[in-house]
Amino acid sequence: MITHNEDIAALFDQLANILEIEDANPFRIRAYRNAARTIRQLPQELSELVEQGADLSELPTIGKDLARKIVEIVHTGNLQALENETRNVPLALLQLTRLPGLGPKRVKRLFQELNIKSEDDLRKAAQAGKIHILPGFGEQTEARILEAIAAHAGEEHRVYLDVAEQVGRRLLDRILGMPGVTRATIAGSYRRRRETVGDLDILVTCQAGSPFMDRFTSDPEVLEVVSRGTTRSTVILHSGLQVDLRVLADENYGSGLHYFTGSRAHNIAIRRRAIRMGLKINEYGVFKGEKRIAGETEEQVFKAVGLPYIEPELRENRGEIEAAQRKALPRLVKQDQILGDLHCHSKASDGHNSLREMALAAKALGYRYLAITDHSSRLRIAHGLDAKRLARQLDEIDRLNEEFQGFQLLKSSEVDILEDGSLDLSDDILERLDLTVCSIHFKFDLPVEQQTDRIIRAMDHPAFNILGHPSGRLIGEREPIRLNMERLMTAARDRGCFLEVNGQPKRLDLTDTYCRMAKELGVRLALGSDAHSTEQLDYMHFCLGQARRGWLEPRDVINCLSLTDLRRLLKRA
DNA sequence: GCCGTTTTCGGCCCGACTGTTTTCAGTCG
Repeated sequence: MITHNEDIAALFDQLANILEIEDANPFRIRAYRNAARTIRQLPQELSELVEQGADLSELPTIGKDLARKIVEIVHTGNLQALENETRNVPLALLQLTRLPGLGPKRVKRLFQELNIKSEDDLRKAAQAGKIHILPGFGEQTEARILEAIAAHAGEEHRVYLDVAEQVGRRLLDRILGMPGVTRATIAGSYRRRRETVGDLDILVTCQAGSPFMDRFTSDPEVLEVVSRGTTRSTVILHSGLQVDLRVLADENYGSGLHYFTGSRAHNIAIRRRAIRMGLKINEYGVFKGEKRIAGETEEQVFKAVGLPYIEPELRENRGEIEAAQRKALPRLVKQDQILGDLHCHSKASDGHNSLREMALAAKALGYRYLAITDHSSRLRIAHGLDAKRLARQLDEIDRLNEEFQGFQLLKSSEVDILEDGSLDLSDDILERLDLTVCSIHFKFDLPVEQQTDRIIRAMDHPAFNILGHPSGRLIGEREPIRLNMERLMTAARDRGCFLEVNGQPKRLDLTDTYCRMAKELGVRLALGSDAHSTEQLDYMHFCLGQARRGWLEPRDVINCLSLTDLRRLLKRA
């Protein structure tokens, strides 16, 4: 059996959670959590590193002990230390700490005093009125527990970026319209462009003494107020999205934004750096003793700890602070450097707009080119085009291109990669195309090396340019296909092929960590909205976010090239 | 349990809100 990084990280998280219930040294607990986070962000599999005999303690947050434990997990599939702990604390208890208001201390008390081990036990005890008589609990806590269980409040609930953006922008508009408000920004993982959003963190600055919090918590968009203070509130919107709102004075905007943007790991690292320099950082500013030396802007905060500005997408404590220190931060690719979109559909296959409508919309966005990549015929469900229909589309593109000034439609196709690695179009029609996006839409479950071989065989075809949505995952719906990504990327680089970063909010494929791996391996990437309508051309900014999280610069992205340079690159020598 | 521009030992980010309490522990972000 193969042990994946996620399995190892999950075991460390479980151990951390159990140790927390057992009231162990909080810093030891943090060490396990830090390690789990490191492991989840690794692009390569630890099982491979173990096989190669690599020294795992060279990884950040992994010391001698954790390196040994990782080897143990890879070899046995188990972690003895975790098994030892579960003799005292049943694993099921961990589920209970997910309920709001129930942390390790209270869960432990419930277990010891009432032998409560599951959500079911907890519900029965609460209904029987046994909870509120325990020390540290009360009537309200008991009622809240029942509510939380009924509302399935402990379940993970993350939303796609497009949904978060829609809900967030609408709410932001309302907040900006409230009296006394000077500024409002969505911070948190949304600002860092993480691939999904668990809640919206909104920072508001307003004039002193304004009754903003009353206005906000009584807004019709708000379904429920979870907590409410003078500077901080948590609410649930009708859409089900949780909003954490923080109010500060205008002069605290920079330090507040930095604090509220996170990530937590980045903030901790920055604050530790500040301590070493004899400073203290909180949301109100950077302090030297009693004296406040920065806080109005984020630039000031970074400068106070001797660093240049770090873009939000980089703030994950994945080396950005060290890079900033060395003045080696990437100059991240920006929207206005994207000269065209390399993946979209028209109504010839499963899109909603005509070629002309797609072209005009792309031109209006300032693009120089747009590749029309309707499906090939293997994908029947999407009305894929056979050679005959595609040939007619290519003729139409020729006619349309004569109308445009400074803009071109590129002749293309999203070609299915068949099970044996051949392409779903004949060579004579492939030769007429400017480029191809080649994708897998079936046989997702092949073994890892077989799936990798399939794609590399496809890349051997001289018409292969871009591997579309490489992992095929659908966030929350379908797992990624199993690939040897390092071998695949190396093969792509050696053949002059590219990998896509797909902008559909459910795909975001490649992920940020694989973008970064591609950059390190020297493979260039193609950003594609995969738009199925003119409006969805805007999805470009979603894949741009992942690209930026993956440290990509304009030179790493082929659609930053002029049309002439791009055409040259697409002709594989 | 990790880590080192003070350190191989002694630190480890920081503050707000709630509920149950009479001064704070627990939880959360």
